[in-house]
Amino acid sequence: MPKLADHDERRAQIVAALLRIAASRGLHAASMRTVAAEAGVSVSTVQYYFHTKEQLLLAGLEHQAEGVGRRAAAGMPNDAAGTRDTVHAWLVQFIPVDEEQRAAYTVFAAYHALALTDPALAGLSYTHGSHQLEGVLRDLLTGAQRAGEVAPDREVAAEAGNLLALATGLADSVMANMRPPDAAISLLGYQIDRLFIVASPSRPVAGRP
Amino acid sequence: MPKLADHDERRAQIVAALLRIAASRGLHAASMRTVAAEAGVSVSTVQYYFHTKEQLLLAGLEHQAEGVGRRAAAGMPNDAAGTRDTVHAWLVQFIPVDEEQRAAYTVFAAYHALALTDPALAGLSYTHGSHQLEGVLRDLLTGAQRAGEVAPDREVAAEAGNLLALATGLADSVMANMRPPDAAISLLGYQIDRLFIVASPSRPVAGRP
DNA sequence: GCTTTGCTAGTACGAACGTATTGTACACTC
DNA sequence: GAGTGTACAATACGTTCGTACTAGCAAAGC
Repeated sequence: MPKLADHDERRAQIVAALLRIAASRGLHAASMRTVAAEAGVSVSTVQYYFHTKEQLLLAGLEHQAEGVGRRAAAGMPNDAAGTRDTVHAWLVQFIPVDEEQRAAYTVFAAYHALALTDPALAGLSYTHGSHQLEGVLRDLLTGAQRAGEVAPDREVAAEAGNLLALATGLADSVMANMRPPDAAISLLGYQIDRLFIVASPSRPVAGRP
Repeated sequence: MPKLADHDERRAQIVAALLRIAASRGLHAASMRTVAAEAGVSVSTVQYYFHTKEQLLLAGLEHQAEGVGRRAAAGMPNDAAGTRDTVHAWLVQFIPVDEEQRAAYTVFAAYHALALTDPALAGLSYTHGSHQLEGVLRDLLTGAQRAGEVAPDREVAAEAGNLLALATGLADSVMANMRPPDAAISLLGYQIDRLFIVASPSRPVAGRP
């Protein structure tokens, strides 16, 4: 009966337009009209696929969270490079170095701020993705500890949580123009070197590497 | 000639209303009308003291930044308690444990997100406060290293930057309902124990302390 | 071939937004 | 005591918001 329209594709197209606006002009600039214009459709079409604006925003957050989850699983580059470098490379993913990562951070920050006051967003468990991330890192560190790369008196659960929180905080500082991305990466490397026994005891940091 | 009105007081009153709304209902809910109603004045009064909404928002951010700066300077509780505990207590300030700190974090997060896309906010150097914070912490660690409480091969600049970023990231995780505040405080303590030589090598962490 | 149904566009409505304009009451100088 | 300028209030204007409503168009079932 229909005129054959791929619902998933249309929804993805509209959500992409929403996130594009949120990243460039801010989430507050993403109205039904601006999203429709960005997606190249009419306002009615947006209304048709997402009944209300709230549902559109929720779909945008879901899409963003899915991206994080995908990064968590597939973000393991090459285990052959040694655990220390694997951990470093994995955590560097969270430092916004290019425009794409900056855009992703911007969108997430907007949703994060909105969730603090909006009851509809607050109820959503976007914590799940972060716990998943921490689990991946913890498993990685557990393996490293068993292999003797991490001192046995280290508590891997605490180290994993702190490393992820450190990466988050460093990402914040980069986005706040507090330090350039490479400085954040150096600081991350410093901390990981402290954790891994095999690290050279002192390598230059804090300035340009 | 005037009817005697303390401009600074009136401005402070209105800014307080703005921040109260931003913390409870979100910065997007802070319109000229809602702020005026919250402050108990008319819209014209808000217009009178802050010509445009942009200037009102900027004043709100300034007030918030001043609070951080005040915290940085006066936040040194008791040096007699030992450097390790001083550092810990100072950093715990950034973990939102009570409603007041949660409110402050909420407002800051909203401004942070807004600054990422709004050119008027982005130009403002609210980085200055963070650099000040890092300087305070660095001085503290330098003293501790000279006193032999921190191993001489530690780079205090990197440690200070990482500790502050860690506290920020942990605060993020608490506000995202990823972990309770006391878990974040425990993680912070774990990291500081790793930095200070005098720390007992293993104390329980990650669960309730 | 007509009807039914999925999809898209156009438009209207009430509310809220930021801001400009106008008016008024009071404290001060002269 | 008249005049001046500050401090505030009331109101109006034009825009944009989310959403509801209506119509038209193409494909599928009979």
